[in-house]
Order: sequence, then structure tokens, then C-alpha cells
Amino acid sequence: MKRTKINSILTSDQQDYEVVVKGWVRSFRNNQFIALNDGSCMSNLQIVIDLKTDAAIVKRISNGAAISVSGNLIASQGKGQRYEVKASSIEIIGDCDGEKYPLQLKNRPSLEYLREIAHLRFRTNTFGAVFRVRHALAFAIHEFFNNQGFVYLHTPIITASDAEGAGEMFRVTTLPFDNPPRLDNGQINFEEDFFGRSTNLTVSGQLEAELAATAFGEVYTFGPTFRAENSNTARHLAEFWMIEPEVAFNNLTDNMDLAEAFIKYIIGYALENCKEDLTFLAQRLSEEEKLKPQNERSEMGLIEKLEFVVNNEFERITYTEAINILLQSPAYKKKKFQYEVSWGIDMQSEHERYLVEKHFKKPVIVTDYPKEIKAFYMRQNDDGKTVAAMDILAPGIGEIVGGSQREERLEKLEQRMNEMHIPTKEMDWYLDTRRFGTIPHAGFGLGFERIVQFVTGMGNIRDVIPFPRTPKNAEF
RNA sequence: UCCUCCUUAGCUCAGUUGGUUAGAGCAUCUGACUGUUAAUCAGAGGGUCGCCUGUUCAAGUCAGGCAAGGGGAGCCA
Repeated sequence: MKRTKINSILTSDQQDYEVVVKGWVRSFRNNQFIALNDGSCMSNLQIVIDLKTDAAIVKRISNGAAISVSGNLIASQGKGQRYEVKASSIEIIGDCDGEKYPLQLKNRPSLEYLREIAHLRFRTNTFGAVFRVRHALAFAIHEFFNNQGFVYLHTPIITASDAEGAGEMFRVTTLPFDNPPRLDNGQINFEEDFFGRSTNLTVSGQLEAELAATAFGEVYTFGPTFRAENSNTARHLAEFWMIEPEVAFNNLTDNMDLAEAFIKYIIGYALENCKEDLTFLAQRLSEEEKLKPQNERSEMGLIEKLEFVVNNEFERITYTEAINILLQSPAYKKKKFQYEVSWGIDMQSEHERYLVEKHFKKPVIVTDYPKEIKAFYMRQNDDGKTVAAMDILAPGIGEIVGGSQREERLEKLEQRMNEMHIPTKEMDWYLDTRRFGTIPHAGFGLGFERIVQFVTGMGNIRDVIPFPRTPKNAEF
């Protein structure tokens, strides 16, 4: 008989039928009741064992053990659940030695401890919920773009392009690092390397996405991205997943519309399809919030916050307006900002948080930044000072999206690249798009783990990716 | 990378002014239990006090160094 997944049993109205269920024991009470979890949902299925069950089997029903149960699914005789399985036979598939098993759910192990046993943390309610939501968001992303006719583009993970300047890169090489081949001048001879040149792990698929957008019209990437920055924060990973749509003929407003609709769609999808997990995560978050001082607690619960984002327009302001708001703010006048505020600064976390969490209390899209603090490919505005950039700032986690309309005018682009000392020769393939049928186009990048953080309410980005890669840590 | 806090049993944490054999709850193990819901009850085992060096008659406790982790900042997505 084929096994039935626990979520389909619990969401169905059928009862009084034979089932086979397989999963892992979460608890075993009164020598009689097993809480069985198979990962298909947060809830456990209660198994009631026959009192005549072999004592040797009963002894092996320990926390973490994998078992198979056949029996009748009936309305529960107890109060805590709707259904239960009256077991007719129990098979131990995999024993779990209690003395050695490090996961003790009743002790409420800390997130930090669970991170050390990341191979087992999927078995907890919290991480089960987080990674089911992560999956749902990934699925929703593909669904959103597919519905709109985007082509999913796989950009290279190994690249030779080092001109984008998005961050420090991990080098990819097969040369022996203790004795690499050298040129007469002592420099390493990368012509002898695997690719015949120096290569790195990608920091962004954007430039390649732009190439494809000039043929397909709308494309998106969704893949791993690598930054060798020594960032030790709850918002940064050395290996993370990024979504980068790129759309031909879009201007900055179209770009903002797309980003806003996209974020609302995937959050809406999670609200619709992950109710049980989000309810649990909301509960978890509110318990965590209770430990904080009153003035640091958020005003909204997790689900309330997500619904608010889905149902309200994002605030759209220019960088210049943002600076003016900061200059006129009570926080500025009371000298509460640690960093100075003036037109031309790259806004600090404290400034972004003020705009999002204190002033507007909703996601904010800031546009038209000074060109000096933005990348070379962003389209220059007519004022000669700003570029058609946009960042989306979200409450609690800051910058979640960075995007722009791209500079499609060859001369302007080359001029800007020269000013920023970016070698135009190596980027010839990129400039070709501006030579042959150039078009206005726009796109953005969204850090996947940041949106997973936002939706699940998890405070540390290391807890929303299965096996986090961070400085000094590549365990598992 | 900078600032700051922390590190004691499998987990979460107490540990007074430096002073005898380092404690609790939970987990684990043994036993009991025919309706449990973080089951309950009885009993038992479990410690290189992060690592190194120093001060002292005496260090979990004081000082210095190192490491790991948390929080904040920078860089960013």
C-alpha cells in the first residue's frame, strides 16, 4: 500500500479508511501516543498504538526514530486533534539512539545552537516552517514571471567579467596555489589556467540578463551569487540566491511597477499557501518580541505586516525628497543620527530605517540617486547629477531591491565607464547591445534570502538558507 | 574589518567577597502508567567551568592573549 502524506490526511474530510504513514517520531507519550511528522506540514499526526504491540518494538519508538505505521484513520477520541491513526502494525525503519541524538525539542534549543546542527534543524517546527515557506516563495517567483511571459535565463556561475564592481569576488582556478606558473615579471600566468584567463564566481547575472533581454524582451535570472566580502551581519551571506529580472522597453516607472507587483505577488502567494507555517512563525516572533523593551517592539504582527504590504501602495520618493525629509525630521534636529545628512551622501542604515520605520511605516521606493554613489550602467538623468536608480527599502531588513533603468546610449555609457575607470575593451560584448538595435530597458536585483527573512520574520539570514556560507564558516 | 557582550552537564541557564566534593530545570537512561497533548510519577548516570599564559597558599570567579558565538556598525542584496 502506498503511503499517504500527513498534510493530505489532515486537510481531507475523509475518515474511517486504511492508511500507511511514514515519518519521524516527534514525541511518544504514555507508552501509547506517537506524534508523527513527515515534513509535509507543521502538524503531527497522532498514532495510537495497540496495547498488545511487542514490547521490543515499543522500546524502539524514540524521539527521532523513523517508523512506518499502517492502521485505520479515525476521528480522534482525544481533544487535541481531529484525526488519529489506530495502528494495526508498526515497523521501525530507522532507530534513533536517544543518548546520542542531539536534537531535544522540549528544551527549546536556541537558533544559534541549531545552526551548529544545521543537518538536523529541518526537523524542528521553526525550520520546517521556514524552509517550506522558502520553497513556496521560490515557486511563486517562477509562477509570477512565467505568467507574464518572462524567459528564465541561466546565467553563468563562473565568469571572467570583473568589471561590474558589485563586490569582492571568489577566484576560480585549477592552478596549483603553492607554485603557480608565472610570467617573466613575476605575475601569475593565467593563460595556463583552466579557462586560459582569470575567472571568478559570479557576483551578479545582470549584465548577461541584459544581453538576453535585447532578444526576448523580458527575462529573469534566479540563481546563486557569491560575494567574498568580510561581512559579519545578520543580513549578509557569502553565497546567496538572487532574482534579477530585465525588461526591454521599460523605464524607471515600469521597473518600479514590476518590482512592486512582484513583491506583492510572492508575499500574497505565501499568505495564501503557507497559512499554518506563517501562523506558527508569527506566534514565534511575537514571543520573541515580548522579550524586547517596549519601544523596540514592532507595532504589527507578522501576518498583519505581510497583509499590509500586499494591500498598500509602496511610498515612492526621490532621493532628493528623502534627504529633505531627513533634514526636517525631529530625529535630525535632536541630533539623533550618528552620520551626517546632506545631499550627495550614501544613506546609512539609520537613515533608511528612519524613512521606512518611523516616517512612512511602509515599504519605500527611493529613486534618482546621485550618480557618484551608483553603478556605471545606470541611466543618467537630464539634470546631469542623478541616475534613474531605485532601491526598495523594507521595514526591519532595509534594502531588499536595487535596480535601475540602464544607460542605453552608447556614448553616455562609454563616457561614464571611462570616468569610473572601467575597461571598455573587455566589456565589448556588453557594449554591442548598445550598438545593434539599442533599446531603453530596466531591471532590478532582489536578494532571495532577504525576502525570505521578511516573510518568515527570522532575524538572522543564516536561518533562512539551509547551509549558510559566511566568513570563517563553510560547514556541511 | 571596527565596537560591544557572552562562553559552566546533551540543551537552557544560576554560581555571592577568590576558599571544602560546581548547582537547577529540561533532555537521556531504568522502572511505572489503557486517552496523552512540551504527558505525568519514582529513581539513576552525566562536568577538561571555551583554549593558553599569568597573579595567588588557593582561580569557574582576578589580569593578559587567542578562538568561537550573539548584538550593533561598515560594505551590500
